[in-house]
Amino acid sequence: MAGGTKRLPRAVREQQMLDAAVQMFSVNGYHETSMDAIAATAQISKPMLYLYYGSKEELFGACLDRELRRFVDEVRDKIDFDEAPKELLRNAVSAFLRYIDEHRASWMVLYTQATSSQRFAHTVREGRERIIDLVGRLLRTGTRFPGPDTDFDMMAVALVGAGEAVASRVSTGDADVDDAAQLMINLFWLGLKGAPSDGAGPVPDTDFGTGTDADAVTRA
Amino acid sequence: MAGGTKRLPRAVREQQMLDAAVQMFSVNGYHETSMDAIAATAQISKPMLYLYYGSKEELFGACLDRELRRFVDEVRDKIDFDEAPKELLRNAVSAFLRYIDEHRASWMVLYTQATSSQRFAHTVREGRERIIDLVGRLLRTGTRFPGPDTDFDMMAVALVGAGEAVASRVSTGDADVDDAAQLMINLFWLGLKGAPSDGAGPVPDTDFGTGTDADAVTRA
Amino acid sequence: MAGGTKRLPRAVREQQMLDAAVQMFSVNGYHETSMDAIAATAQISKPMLYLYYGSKEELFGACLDRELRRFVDEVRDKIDFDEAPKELLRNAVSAFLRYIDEHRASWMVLYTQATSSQRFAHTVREGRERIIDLVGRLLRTGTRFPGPDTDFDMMAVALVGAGEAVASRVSTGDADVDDAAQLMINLFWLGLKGAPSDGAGPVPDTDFGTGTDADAVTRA
Amino acid sequence: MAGGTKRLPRAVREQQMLDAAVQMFSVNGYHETSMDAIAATAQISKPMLYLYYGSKEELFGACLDRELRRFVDEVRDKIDFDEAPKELLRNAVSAFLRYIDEHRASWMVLYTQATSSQRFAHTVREGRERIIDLVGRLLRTGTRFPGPDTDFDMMAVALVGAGEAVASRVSTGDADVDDAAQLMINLFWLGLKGAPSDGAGPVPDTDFGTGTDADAVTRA
DNA sequence: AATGAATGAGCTTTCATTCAT
DNA sequence: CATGAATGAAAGCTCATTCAT
Repeated sequence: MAGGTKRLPRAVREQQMLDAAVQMFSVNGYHETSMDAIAATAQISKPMLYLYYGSKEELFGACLDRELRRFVDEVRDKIDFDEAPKELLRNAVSAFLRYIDEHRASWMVLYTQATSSQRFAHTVREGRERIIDLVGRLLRTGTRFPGPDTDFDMMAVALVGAGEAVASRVSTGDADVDDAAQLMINLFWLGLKGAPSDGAGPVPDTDFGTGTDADAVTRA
Repeated sequence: MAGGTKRLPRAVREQQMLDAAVQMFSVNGYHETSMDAIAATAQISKPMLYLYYGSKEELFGACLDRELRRFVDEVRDKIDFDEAPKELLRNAVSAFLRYIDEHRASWMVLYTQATSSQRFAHTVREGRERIIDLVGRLLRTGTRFPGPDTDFDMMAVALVGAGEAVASRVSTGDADVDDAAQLMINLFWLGLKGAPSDGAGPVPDTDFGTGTDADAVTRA
Repeated sequence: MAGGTKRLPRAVREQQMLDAAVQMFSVNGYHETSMDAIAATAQISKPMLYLYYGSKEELFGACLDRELRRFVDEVRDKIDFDEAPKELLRNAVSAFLRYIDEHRASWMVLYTQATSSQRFAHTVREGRERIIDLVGRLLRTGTRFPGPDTDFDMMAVALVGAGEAVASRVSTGDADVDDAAQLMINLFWLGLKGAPSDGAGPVPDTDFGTGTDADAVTRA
Repeated sequence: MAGGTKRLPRAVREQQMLDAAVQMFSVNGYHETSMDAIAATAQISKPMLYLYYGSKEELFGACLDRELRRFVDEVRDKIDFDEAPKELLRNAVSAFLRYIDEHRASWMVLYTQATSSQRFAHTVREGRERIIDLVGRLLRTGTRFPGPDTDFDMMAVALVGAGEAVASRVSTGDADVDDAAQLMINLFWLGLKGAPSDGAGPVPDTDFGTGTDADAVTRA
């Protein structure tokens, strides 16, 4: 009737389905979303969903993957690794939060959903791990003379946690993107100095001005 | 059969049920846990669950309440509000992470579950909000020379986010409690200082290549 | 607390229970009424209900019996078998409909409930049968020279059906008692003449004036 | 297994289901019939029932609708509105009772069920109301010399009630269709006459001892 | 005499998933 | 390629009923 029986190229169909799936999952959550509902929203039949994605779980995984990729891509596109480190950091944080702000519905919620369902905690954890890694390397690279005790990895964990919390605030509209960005940038600086606070021990110097290998950020 | 058919007073049964429920919810998540499974674990019949808690949702809520209360109680008991701020902070953070460490199975996972269940996001958010509030006040009180624009509330959000992330690391056994505590304490001090411009103290000098724009930390 | 643990004589308790049961059954229907609800309304514990009445079914049966008895008793009390037949009929019909009118909640609804649940169709059918019998005898008695084909029993069935229908109208408040009574009385007269309408055949005379054995009405 | 696993068009399955549902509801009553039982009888799976009818209640409603429609259709088909009133009446009553007789299992019981289920009393009441209306109009039209106070509507209620009672007798096999029809026709004629005062016709003379107060029949 | 505690059994409903066309 | 038709399996919840005290 409404022209739903069109013969579309695979790629288009896939996006159509993922769009519908992302929308439904985001709005109603993983468990509360039925395959029926997704099929209806995508205006295709259920068997198609199964043909393309095999199972609800895999479908959700595909959603997660696509959204994650988009997220990473957009953030990466918004930053210029040739800029001064200061600007780079500012831009990265800004791009990150801006993305969150602009994709409230899809990303953050999907992300939250994934976190809870053991089945996807895996995926999310991996993604987060990569970011933590990246931040860790950033910290390591940015600190000129790291003290032997400085636990950059843990600091990265903390900073990413802080970032998520702030991002969540942004995604609910309870925080201004620019304010949040500024605060995160400040925190990063503090993190760079995150040596043991007991005054003793070697206090590392920090510097973003040297020839930092900025690409490390997106490698791995 | 299994010896659970005794006639127990209400209070006892309640705990028995909550124990089972917390365990199952923690291990398998909210949706993946059936009332049947909980009843079996608690060695009682399903109607009892409904008689005592009314619905699965309410049962989960009761779990959340009890665990949250226990958590708060234990942390509060471990700290002495008459101590010096430095000690107080150390003890609070330590108690917090230690509790997480000792109750890996139950608390953190339950907490994660609740966060993403829409139905309980409410409860969790409220709890977190109260902690953020508290941290915010702590920051305000503890900062010697606050900049006029310092957004203590947002900083509190970030710190609590960092704390959750670190705690999560602890709960999975991937981080040492003491290291984590130390790091969080450092972060708190840094956050407390707000402006590291006073040069003294455990906070190392920073250099981002340009002239140190230390005030940026509390602008935003 | 509220003094519910009184030690009451059996008879009182029984009425208390039946009152509650009748009320609940009437308002909510048999299936929609739970033993819990009845116990709560009666302000006694469920085991008491079972002790006194054995099962929900029996309890409902007891309700039916009591209400039926009350109904019959009151109607019988309202009529005087020594009156002239004309008055007798008028009074009987009147008493019947008046009772219905005054006990809308309890009787008619209970009666309707019973009709549907095979378990009690039995009881109701029996009760109705007795009334039909009675009406049949009344017809037979009132007709001086009954034709051989006159099916008084069937006519009684019809008249009782009409009575129920009219009573139902009264019980919902959609019909005035007196109007309804008058109409039923008229119908009875017509019924008394209910011989085959094909003009041929012996047309029976009717008479209520002779020494009618009025007591037959309530015998059997 | 039983050969019911074919892929059938919607319409066919719908009837198959309704057949099974009507049968089960009629035999066991609404509450005593489980969806499982209906599905088993229809030799399909339970989800189909829900897919097609949404809920048990709606399924019952559908049964009621179909059976009612069939009933009305068949009766209407059996009568010819151009016939003489006398014949028309005879045929209508006859068709009505004949239908009841031939569909004992399905209709009458279903009807009884519906009457007492509160949820469907509505539907039944409406249907009955329409019949009463019709009968009322019939009486009004057919009565040659209506008394001014004649309450045709109430008379219709009574006649329909009588009809239901007689029909019930027929449906249980306790009454012969033709006898029942004859009696109902007689009653109708009596009702139609309203006032038997014209002495002529199939209506026998009446004597209640006092001077015949024939007008009383239509007073009230 | 009276009850709080407990349960077996069953019901309606939903969902992910797969044939047969 | 695409889908309407169909289902196995399970989940949440309720109820009549009974012990143990």
